[in-house]
Amino acid sequence: MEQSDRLHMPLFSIRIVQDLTELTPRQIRYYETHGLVVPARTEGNQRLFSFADVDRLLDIKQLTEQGINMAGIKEMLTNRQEKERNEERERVHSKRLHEQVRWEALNNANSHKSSIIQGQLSHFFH
DNA sequence: GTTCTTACA
DNA sequence: TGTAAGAA
Repeated sequence: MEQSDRLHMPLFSIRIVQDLTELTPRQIRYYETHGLVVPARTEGNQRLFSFADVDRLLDIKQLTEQGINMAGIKEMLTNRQEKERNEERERVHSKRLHEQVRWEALNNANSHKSSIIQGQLSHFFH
């Protein structure tokens, strides 16, 4: 979404990334061909990695060391975007419920009927 | 001097 | 994944 972020600023040469991640340039390029990282390029076509790229490479390194292959890593990385979307949706939903509960509490202090249904209330007891 | 791509073991 | 060749 936002690109003007420090995390996404192209900064590091492949040599620096090698030092930062303990990965070989061969591995780093290999992961790029599989779309796991997409570093920017200089005018001379040299790769420039961002903090986000380095961070992702470190994640990939860990997953690889845990015996997970390309297919598995790809899946996790794409699922991560989906998971973050779902978490955001859940945050919004939960926030709306809380606001509704507060509203009901303020307006039904001496009333008999609440418009909150049990199915919604169950969200608070997960 | 460093990195890139492509190809081969 | 490592290494080599030839081009940026």
